[in-house]
Amino acid sequence: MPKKVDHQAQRALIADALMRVAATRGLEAVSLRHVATEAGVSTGMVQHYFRTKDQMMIFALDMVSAGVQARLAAEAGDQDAVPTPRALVRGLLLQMLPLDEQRATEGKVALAFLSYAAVRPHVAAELRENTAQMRAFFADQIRATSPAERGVDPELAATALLALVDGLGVHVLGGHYSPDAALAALDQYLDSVLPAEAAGPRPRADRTITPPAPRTVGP
Amino acid sequence: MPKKVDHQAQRALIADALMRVAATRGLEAVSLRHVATEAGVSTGMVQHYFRTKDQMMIFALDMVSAGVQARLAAEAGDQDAVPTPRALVRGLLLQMLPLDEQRATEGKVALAFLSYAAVRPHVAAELRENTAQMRAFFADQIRATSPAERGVDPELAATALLALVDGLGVHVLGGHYSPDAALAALDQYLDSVLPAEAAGPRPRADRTITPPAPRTVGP
DNA sequence: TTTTTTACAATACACCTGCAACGTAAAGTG
DNA sequence: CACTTTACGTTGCAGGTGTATTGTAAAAAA
Repeated sequence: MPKKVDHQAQRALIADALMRVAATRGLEAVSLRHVATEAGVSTGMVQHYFRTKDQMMIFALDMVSAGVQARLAAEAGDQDAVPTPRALVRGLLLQMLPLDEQRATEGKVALAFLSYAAVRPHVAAELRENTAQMRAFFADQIRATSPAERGVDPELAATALLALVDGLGVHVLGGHYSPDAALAALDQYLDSVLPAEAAGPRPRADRTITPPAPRTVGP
Repeated sequence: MPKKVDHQAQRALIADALMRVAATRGLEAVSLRHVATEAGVSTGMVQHYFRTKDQMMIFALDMVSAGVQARLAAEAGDQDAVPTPRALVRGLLLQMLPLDEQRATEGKVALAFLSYAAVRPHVAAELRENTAQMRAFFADQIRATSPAERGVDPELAATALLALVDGLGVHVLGGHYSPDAALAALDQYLDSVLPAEAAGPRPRADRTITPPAPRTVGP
């Protein structure tokens, strides 16, 4: 077996270029040639690593969600001060908002893929498990603070929380309001579900998130 | 001036076809020929009414937002029982969720346009006024029920509300959960911002929404 | 009736698309 | 040293794309 190259790295290189194209010119501008040019390689090489355009798209999609999950895991593991669940949740949510240039790019790509998946069921299936896992985690954290005190269902609250963050992100990307406004709205909402400092810190086992390994496509 | 035809009607015919294509095969499948075929007309006719593809897209975008606004206005004017602001808000929000086939279609198109606008600033501007107006309206309604009792800022609450609905809609479209689950999450959230039946009905003047007239493109 | 203006239809064009086929250079294995 | 397998680069092709151009029928205006 000759010329040992890191397939995953090459694919990541291409997928990175794809994301750059998608973020700046939209998903519809993503073509083999544009991506190849952006990556500084030949279209033949792109074809070598992705038999079809759809495979390339799906790989890129996996990469962005893996990236987000990795950031979330880092954020969750970083806070050794073991703050309140609310602070933890807030920290995680902040990672999902387009508060800086990089995350805005990611957000645009994610948004593009969202509508891409809306008419491609098998692509949509890819995204589902991610959100499901995340929702379970957030539900746990919510359970930690407000132990069924009021009539709040943690599952529903987590669902709303994720939807809210996604919605805020979309609106910020659309320029409807500033990231600060989104943050303020989020904080006010958090006040109602995770009341200020109701409960103390929780055992560490409760707040680990394991990012899934990026999917391997080929050999 | 010969052959008097209703330009706006013809354009609507084409835009309808565009939305059907976009909803079933995605925005990237929207081409002059596909749209023309779907509408049962020639590509020449499409070109006659839209000098460029972008004009066609923007017109269609305007049509969906006008449609939504019309439905909202109908919903707002329909309830002559003058229920609580909460019921009114809930009724309006329901119109924005993809709870039936038609609204799911609209939602897919809207989602597609969202990512379309994310990389086209002048298109994004189109969408901004809509949400701004809507946010002001919802803020008013929120003010009506909870008159600054707790530390809830009506503006922020309205922002969150719209973001939440959009996020829920996106997730439902992505098949992440059922419309019922989205509705349950929404209701629980409403409990926290618009407490059950705090205030009575409000004067009618407070709840009128005037849908903007669909934009005229050409002569 | 003649003329002009509109509403379309048909076609042509240059460009882009995904993908397949072919070529070749290099690195590992025997 | 062969020899085979991999990793590309190049080219070509059939089809789709937006748009410009041209043609034509019909209806209003003169």
